[in-house]
Order: sequence, then C-alpha cells, then structure tokens
Amino acid sequence: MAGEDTREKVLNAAEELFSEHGFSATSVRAITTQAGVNLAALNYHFGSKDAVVDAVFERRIGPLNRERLRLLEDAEARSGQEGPTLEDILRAFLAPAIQLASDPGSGGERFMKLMGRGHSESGDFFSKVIARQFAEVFRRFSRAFRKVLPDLPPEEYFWRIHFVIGAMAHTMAHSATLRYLETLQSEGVTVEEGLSIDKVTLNDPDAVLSRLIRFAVAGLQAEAPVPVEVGST
Amino acid sequence: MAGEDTREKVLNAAEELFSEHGFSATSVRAITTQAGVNLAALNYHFGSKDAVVDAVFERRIGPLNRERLRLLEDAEARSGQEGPTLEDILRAFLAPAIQLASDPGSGGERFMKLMGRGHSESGDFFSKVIARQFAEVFRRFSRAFRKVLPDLPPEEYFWRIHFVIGAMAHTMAHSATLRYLETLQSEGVTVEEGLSIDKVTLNDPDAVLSRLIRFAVAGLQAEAPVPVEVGST
DNA sequence: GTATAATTGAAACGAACGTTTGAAACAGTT
DNA sequence: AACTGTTTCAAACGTTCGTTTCAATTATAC
Repeated sequence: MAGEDTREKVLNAAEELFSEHGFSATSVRAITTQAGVNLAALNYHFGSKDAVVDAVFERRIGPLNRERLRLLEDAEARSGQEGPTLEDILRAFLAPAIQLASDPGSGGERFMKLMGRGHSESGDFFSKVIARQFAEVFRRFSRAFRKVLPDLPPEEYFWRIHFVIGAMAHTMAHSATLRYLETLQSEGVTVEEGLSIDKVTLNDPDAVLSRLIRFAVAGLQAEAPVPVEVGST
Repeated sequence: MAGEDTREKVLNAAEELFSEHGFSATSVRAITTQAGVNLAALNYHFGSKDAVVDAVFERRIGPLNRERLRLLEDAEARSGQEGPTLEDILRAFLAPAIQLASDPGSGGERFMKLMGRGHSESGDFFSKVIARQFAEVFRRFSRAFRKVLPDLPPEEYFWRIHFVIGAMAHTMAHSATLRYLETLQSEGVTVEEGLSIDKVTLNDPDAVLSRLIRFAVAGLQAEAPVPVEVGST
C-alpha cells in the first residue's frame, strides 16, 4: 500500500512535534507539513488528531512491554525454583525502557519524552489506552517483586515501586536532554565545584541502567519502617 | 486595590485548569469563566496568557524554595561542626515539596501537578524562569549532599540525586490522584491479590515523606559501583 | 485499456483561539 | 459635585484551529 508510507511519515512527525511542544500545542498543519504530506491525509488515514495521539503511543508501548515480559520470563526460567533476584526483576523492567529512551535510531528518545506528557496531558488517554497496555506488565512484575520482598508491608511496597517508577520516568524523560545542568551551566552557575558531568556517561544507556538498578535495589531493600500512626492529622 | 481580588481569582482558576488540562489546552475564556471575571480582565492585569503561566509558577516556587533553604540552615545550625545527616538534608529538601503537594488548602496540590508539566511543556519557561529560581537551592543542597556522601564518584552522585528528584517529582505529581491504581481498579484489574491501598495513607504527607526519605537514604547510600569502562560503544 | 477503488490535492468550512477596543462603572481626591 | 485614574464590561478583531469537501491523481483488478 502507498498509504503505509504516509501513515508512518505522519506518526514520525507527530512523535517528534508532540515531544517538543506537547499534544494540544502541536497543530495538524504542523504535523502534515513536517511529514511532507497533505493536510487532509491525517484525517483520511487516522480520522482525527486524537487518533494520531493514540497511534503514536501504541506504536511504541506494545513492543516495549512485550520485551519486558520476555526478559522477566527469561529470568524466571533461568532461576528455576527459587525465582529471579530483585536485580534481575528490576533489570527486566527497566532495561527495555532505558534502552528505548536512549536509542535515537528508533526515535525512541523522542517518544520517551512523551511518556512524561502522557502522565499529565490527555488524561483520558492515559486512563484508558495505556492502563490496558500496562495492566499485564503491572500484574506480572508486581507478583515477582512481591516474592523477593515478602517482608515489606503492602503499603510500603506500593510506595517503593512508585518511587522506582518515578526515578525511571524522570530518567527516561531527561537522560537525553539533561536540562538541569545544561541550563545551569549556560546560566554560568556551577552546581558544585569540580562536578563536571561526562557527556559520554550521560548517554550510555548501560551505565545509566546499572546505576538506576543499583539505586533501586538499595531503595527497595531498605529496612521496613516501624508502623506509623496515621489519621492523627 | 480591587484588582488584587481579580488577579488572585485568575491565578487560582488558571492553576487549577492548567493542572487538569495543560497550558495550551486551557483557554483564556475557560480561565476567566472559572474565575468569574471578565474575559478582558486577564489581558488587562497580566498582559497575555503566557504571563499568567509565569505568574502561576512564581507565586508558589519562591516560598517553596525559601522554606527548603530555611530547613537546611536549621539542620546545619542544629548539627554544629559535623554537619547534618543525609536524612536531615533529604528532609529539608523533600518536606516542603511533599507538604505543598499534599496541602489542598493552599491549592498546592494542584500546583504540584503543574511541576511535571513544567518539565515538558513550555520548555522556555523551565529553562529561564525556573532555573534561576532553583539555582540557589541546587547549589546549597548539592554542597550538603556532597559532604555526607564523600566517597561517591561525582557521576554516580549526580545520577543518584537525579533519581531522588525523579521519585519526588513523580510522587508530587501523582500522590493525590494515584492514577495507576485508581484506573486499574476501575478497569476491574487487580494489581496483586490482597494489595489494597489505604486511602488515608495515600494522602498523609508525613507518611509519604518518611517513606520517600527512607527510600532515598538507602538508594543514595548504596555501595559505589566498580568503575565501568565507558566509551566502548 | 477500461472500470474500480484507494489516495492525494487545493480550497473552504464553522468554531474557537488570544487579543484589542471603547464605552460604562467605580474609586478616590479636591 | 466635578474631576481623575482604575477597573469592568460587551462586542468585535484577525488568526488559527480541526475537519470536510470534492475534483484530480494514482494504484489495482479485470
């Protein structure tokens, strides 16, 4: 089909523009112009601008989560009876995301900036389309984490997973750009004397991944707190 | 002045609508309607819609960072010669943010959802307005962290601060709404059998803060890695 | 080659956008 | 009471938005 080219051109342009300016700030005309296709082609192939947003996400999330589950199953198969270690589970969950976020070839770098937007913008989208896409991943990994963190109270467990996802999402969204330091340094501000960030390390996904895993393992394995009296507010 | 009322009404309405729908998806008409003021009042008092975005942020960020620095100075004064502990520093940095994010009275809950948007949307804004607002905080806290984590290689140190900020930002943006579980449960999906999240705990900022601090302390204190050979890509 | 369906193209649609205008209403001062 | 500066108001400005239309073009089938 000739339409396949047009569809992909639109998705690539939309992915880039969405990640740079957001969904509602990106016009259909900007997308079709950047894609080099006619204005009406977007509505012809996708029906509406909202459908393009959905399609942009669905193109990346499916493979990402399939890879996560594949790595988890690999780890489970390798470990046999006693099950995979916390580090193995974390690696299965984090590696595909960090990899995708750092891969400029697949356009994943742009896409991952979108995930941060997906959390806040287009609330309906994340509630419906994404929730279903992630449901299986959540369920499987939650079970695996639970097995290696049996002593953690359920709520503590929930929050720590929350924190790990936060660290991951933040890393995915900013590992490529690293606005903090770039901006500060361009303003002539030195964060700390002698603290210069190696650009190579910044963009080396393997190094980032191993650092994130080490951080997450330590955070997840922190000693469980003494129960807090709540409701005293 | 009578205009003070109008200004605040506009800022409150804008803060709420921005946090729910994003900046560009929120129209000036929606803001002024929700604020109960005339359409032209926004341009009269602020000049433009963009100026309203700036004003919404500046109203909250100043007090937030002043409180952070105050708590840090308190901890430094209390600890005397040897300086504050890692937990004290983390508390000074995280407490005002979590507190603000959980305080519905001040509207901070809404505002904190905006910080996530600020990272991605309106890129110029975060690069200019915010960077200057946060520069002092970054410098002071970076120095304090460095003192209690002297053995951490600079890059490892940088990344771990990065992860902590990610966990904090994610928590601020989602602690009130908690879309993950709400959405999944409304879809009939159970993340893990027996894992029901206590709503009280979710919205108790003190409990969230102590959990986040415990997580961050453990993550930051994780053993430094053996140096990785980079540049082999 | 001709019929048929799929795709592209230029132009226009109504709606909503941010902003501006100029008169009306209000405040405070003398 | 008259004046002055500030704030509010309804209305309109020109522009851009997402979408639709329909003829022209291209690919596919017979």
